[in-house]
Amino acid sequence: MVSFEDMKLEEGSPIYLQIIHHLKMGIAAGTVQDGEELPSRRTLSALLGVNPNTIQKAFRILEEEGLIVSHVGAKSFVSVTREQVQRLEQQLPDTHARQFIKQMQAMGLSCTQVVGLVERLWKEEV
Amino acid sequence: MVSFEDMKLEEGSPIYLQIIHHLKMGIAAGTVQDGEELPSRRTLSALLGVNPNTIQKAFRILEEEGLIVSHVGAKSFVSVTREQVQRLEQQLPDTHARQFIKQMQAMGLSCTQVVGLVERLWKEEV
Amino acid sequence: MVSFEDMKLEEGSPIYLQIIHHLKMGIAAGTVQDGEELPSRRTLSALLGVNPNTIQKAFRILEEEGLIVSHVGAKSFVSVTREQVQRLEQQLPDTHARQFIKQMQAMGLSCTQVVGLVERLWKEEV
Amino acid sequence: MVSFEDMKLEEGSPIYLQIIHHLKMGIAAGTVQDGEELPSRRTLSALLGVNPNTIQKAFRILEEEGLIVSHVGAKSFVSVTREQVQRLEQQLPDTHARQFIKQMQAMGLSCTQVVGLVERLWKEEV
DNA sequence: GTGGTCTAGACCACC
DNA sequence: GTGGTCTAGACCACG
Repeated sequence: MVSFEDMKLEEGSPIYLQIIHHLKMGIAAGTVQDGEELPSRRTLSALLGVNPNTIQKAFRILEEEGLIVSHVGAKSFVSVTREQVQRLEQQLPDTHARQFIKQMQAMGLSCTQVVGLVERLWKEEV
Repeated sequence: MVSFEDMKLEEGSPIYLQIIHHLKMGIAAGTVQDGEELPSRRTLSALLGVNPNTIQKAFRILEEEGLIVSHVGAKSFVSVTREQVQRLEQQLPDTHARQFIKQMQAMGLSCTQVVGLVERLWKEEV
Repeated sequence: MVSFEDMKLEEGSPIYLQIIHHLKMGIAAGTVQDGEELPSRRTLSALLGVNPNTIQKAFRILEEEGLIVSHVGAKSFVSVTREQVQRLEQQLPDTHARQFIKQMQAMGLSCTQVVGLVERLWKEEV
Repeated sequence: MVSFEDMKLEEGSPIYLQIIHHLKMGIAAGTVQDGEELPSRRTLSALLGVNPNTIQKAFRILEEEGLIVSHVGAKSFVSVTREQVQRLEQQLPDTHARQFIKQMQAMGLSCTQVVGLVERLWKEEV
């Protein structure tokens, strides 16, 4: 069963995106495996304290992206091929890194400065 | 006069936030100095091709944050203390870096992996 | 539900400020409680006969001041701590009174004269 | 010569209105007499550090209200009849008091409460 | 349904 | 000329 218990809702980005993101992260990190069962919409809605429609929206998008399968009246499951996993493993960090690099460059920082910054802050963020 | 000519509007985030971000970046990068004059609402709206009210919104928020000053009937100016500049210089990259590190950690990457990733992608993002 | 039905729009000061003032007064007077629901932007705009954006502006400022909370897709609510209520209860009359006293002193009136004036005019302003 | 040296510009109300108000207050308080000379626009503009046009606007309105006289190339003088003085002495406090009372009533305060408040704060505002 | 953003354009007060 | 307010209405993201 995919766990959402360690997920903390943050404000600033849409809840349904956070849910999607959380699952993708889990897949990329290998903590979520193909075929694993997802909590029901109702259960998850109660756990996170959000509107069931929000869960529904996240699940719908995940299904459209082909990362989960769900049928009416039945449970939902993670359904990813090896290629999808690999793509997430690579694409996800890549996308974030590119965006991050852009921001750093806009503020006039050099590559070495940024690397130093990352290494310095890495320990604090455990 | 603060320049907005090299600013390209992107879609995905509100225009007024992009304008705010652009100025903060400039201050953090040192290309925008305290006391510098800002283009008028009308001028900037024409330059960027957006509605004057959108500029107005960005400027209002910047004034509420104490980074610019504006009075009716008079021009607007950048108004930042040394502390504000230092805070932006440090806080802006810091905040982004921390957020970035969190994401990388959530995907199970190590510090060295991330540093390698950043160094590899840095050259592509010129 | 916070009531705005007894609110009469006056001219001379911006509408959005009047709305803000009205709510603060209500909180200070105790007729508006923490957690109370606010009318929606559309509802209130129809009730007062002003543009929804004007309501929006008032609500945005109130949220920035931490007196109400609002999330997209959800209703807005009053959200004040005891300290905020106490501050409003005391600060609001205090600020107005100090300003009033300054004016009276600038015109050379004595305290007893002013008290007499207030007592005389109080009955007329029902 | 009418003194404007003890006048402190406040933000929140238009400068030209503050200038007008300052003179009216002086007349009502008796510190400004009929026939007294006014500082030149240029002098006053330098003293207060505001745009000469702003002074000009204040003086024009005061002249339209018949409280001062000024001719091109000549000095300006206060010019008030006894009736005008009496009207100011009475009307000015009255108007302010009425407005003040309205605000206090909107916050649910009683007459005695307000009188107490005024008496308490009066000493602090020296 | 909700609130948030944006456009188009008017009017005002102010300097 | 400047910035500030307001209207009218569209569109979007969110729950």
